[in-house]
Amino acid sequence: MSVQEQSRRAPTLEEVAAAAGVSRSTVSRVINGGAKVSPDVLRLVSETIDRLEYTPNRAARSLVKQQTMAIALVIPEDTNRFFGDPFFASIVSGITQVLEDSDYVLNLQLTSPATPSAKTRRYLLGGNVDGAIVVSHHSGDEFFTRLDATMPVVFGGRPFHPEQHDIHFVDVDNAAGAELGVQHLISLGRRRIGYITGPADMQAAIDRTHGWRRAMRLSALDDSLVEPGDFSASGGAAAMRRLLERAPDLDAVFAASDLTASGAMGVLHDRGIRVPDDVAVVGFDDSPAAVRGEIGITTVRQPSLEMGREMARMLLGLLRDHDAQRSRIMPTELVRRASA
Amino acid sequence: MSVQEQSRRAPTLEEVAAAAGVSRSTVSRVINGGAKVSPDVLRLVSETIDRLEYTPNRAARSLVKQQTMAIALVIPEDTNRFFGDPFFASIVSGITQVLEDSDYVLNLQLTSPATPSAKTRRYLLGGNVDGAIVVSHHSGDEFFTRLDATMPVVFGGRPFHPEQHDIHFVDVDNAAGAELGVQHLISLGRRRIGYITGPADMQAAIDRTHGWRRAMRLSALDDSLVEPGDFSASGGAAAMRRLLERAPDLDAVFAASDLTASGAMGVLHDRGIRVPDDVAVVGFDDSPAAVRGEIGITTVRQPSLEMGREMARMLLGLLRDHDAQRSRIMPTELVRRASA
DNA sequence: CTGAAAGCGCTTACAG
DNA sequence: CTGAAAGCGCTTACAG
Repeated sequence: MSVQEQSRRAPTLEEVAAAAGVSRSTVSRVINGGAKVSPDVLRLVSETIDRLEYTPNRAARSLVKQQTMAIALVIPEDTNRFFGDPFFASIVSGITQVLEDSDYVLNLQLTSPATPSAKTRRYLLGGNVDGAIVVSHHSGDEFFTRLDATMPVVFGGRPFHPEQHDIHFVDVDNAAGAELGVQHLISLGRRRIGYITGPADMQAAIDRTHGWRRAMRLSALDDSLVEPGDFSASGGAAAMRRLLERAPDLDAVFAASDLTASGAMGVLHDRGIRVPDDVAVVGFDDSPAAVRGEIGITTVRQPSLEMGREMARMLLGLLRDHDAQRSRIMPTELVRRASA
Repeated sequence: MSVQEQSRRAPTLEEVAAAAGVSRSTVSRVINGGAKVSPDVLRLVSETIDRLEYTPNRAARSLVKQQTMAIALVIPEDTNRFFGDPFFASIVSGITQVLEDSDYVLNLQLTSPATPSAKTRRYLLGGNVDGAIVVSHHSGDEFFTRLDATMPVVFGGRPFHPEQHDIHFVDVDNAAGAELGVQHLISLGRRRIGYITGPADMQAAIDRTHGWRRAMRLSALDDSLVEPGDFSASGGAAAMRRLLERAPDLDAVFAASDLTASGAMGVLHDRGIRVPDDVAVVGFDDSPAAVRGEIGITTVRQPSLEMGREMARMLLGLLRDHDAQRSRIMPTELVRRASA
């Protein structure tokens, strides 16, 4: 911090008004849209604002407008896991992209999956933000449902509680997507297909399991080869080992995420099992994880960046107009690569 | 947004005072430390606060205290690249861990690597935050140097401009770390060692190149086998191909990041070149990327989580006391795995 | 130990 | 089209 700091003190509205020789009201008017200000006064004031590098004080403005111009990005998830998954990184990227063009600022609220910390609760309930985006919503806590009654909230992924009808979210049809992936495996002639799930407390994971089951049954195949995973690579590896133990003869694996698939493929590689020759693998997401390894992963694509963008757009819409669009289901598609 | 919203309107200090039958001053005092408040009044007011679920209005408090209680987390980097690298994810994790126990809130400022957007500039310079943490500092722009004159700033990684002496940062000794990695390769009997750099505009990358060069020269080895990378997996893969073209006989590669190493190993795998038998590989970071693939990557460890924590602690210190610790260099160590 | 009053920097009816 | 005034919800000297 340098010595000039004092002199750098941000100018106030008052000072701009004095410098321009007008009242505070007038300066305020030109800042807030220039409504009903004569052209020359407008020009004069604008110049003064630029010259003084004036920026309205956020707190003062918030106080009178009863708006914080801040949005909370709530991530009820272990940080490393969250950001370790490129799928979520893309979503955050999309969110920030559209917020960049708005006047809103994004507050990062990382909190434990189960119950949000007291600090986060107070913060969110204390009127510190105008709205919230909640990504990766686990079940277990009613907090976010309660939050939704307090301010506009958009969820990334359909929330767990089905009874909630007025909830806003952006998602894909996870069941249909999973079906797509499994069908691809079946169309390849695979019959002994294992499945590695996502976390049991996330709706997306549950829906994918439904899709897997439906696809298997439609083809009259055994749908019992299921092992729990958690969307992570290490979880995928562990599940793969269990699958191999149960069914050394399996010829394909469908994984609930690309990270899961990559972990599973590591195990396959270690055992000298060839992909896709011996075991074909399909993942879910089409995140960078799908192309990071030696073998490109065939996967069910979610438009993650666009989903993030849509979440932000939806919240902005709600902030502007309470009756904005309710929710949005985006399309999935199969992306073929080397693994299946 | 439900109908109860109106009734949910957050109570004000005034209302708490009325409910407790005391003045606003008194309520304010119990909130701000309970200084000089009689025991029974303190109890009464505290109960009222709890009952009404009162939380001080942030804007109002900011306005009078001339503090925002917000910290900017500035990431001048492509989001996907940034969060796609688990090393950075760990740093963010560490930062949020420490901030969780403070009264500060974290504002996410994702901005382009070269010149921060006008919005970000205005935001940071407009007195909207009390301090900033800048991670992944490229060269090219004087903005952050200027920012440092305005408020306390902590950099993740030693900034590019060496003339800046009063800068606060957390880093490792990148040159020494790189030397460690290369020496390991040499001790394994490798002689024809390639090197894949990081981005040329990041100080950490430059320092690692110095370390690599020093180690090679100390052993009188050819230090010309260098190809530029960018810390990403795909950049590592491309550089690996070039390296192989230039020197089909190389027996080791040192990569400036684990992600880079993983990309390089993918190419090696595709060509049927065995790791570590034919080519040994050492990475840098010890991020989850090092253990994600089929072959565990031997790497130079940076304590990323702890670095993030230290960055937050340092900024908190600066916010409390302007003469806090200047900078902190954390230790690196070699972590042996399968790749070398 | 407690309250009345001023003031933080804005916006917005209200007059003119 | 423009200015004076009130008020957003707090904190903090200042009296008592």
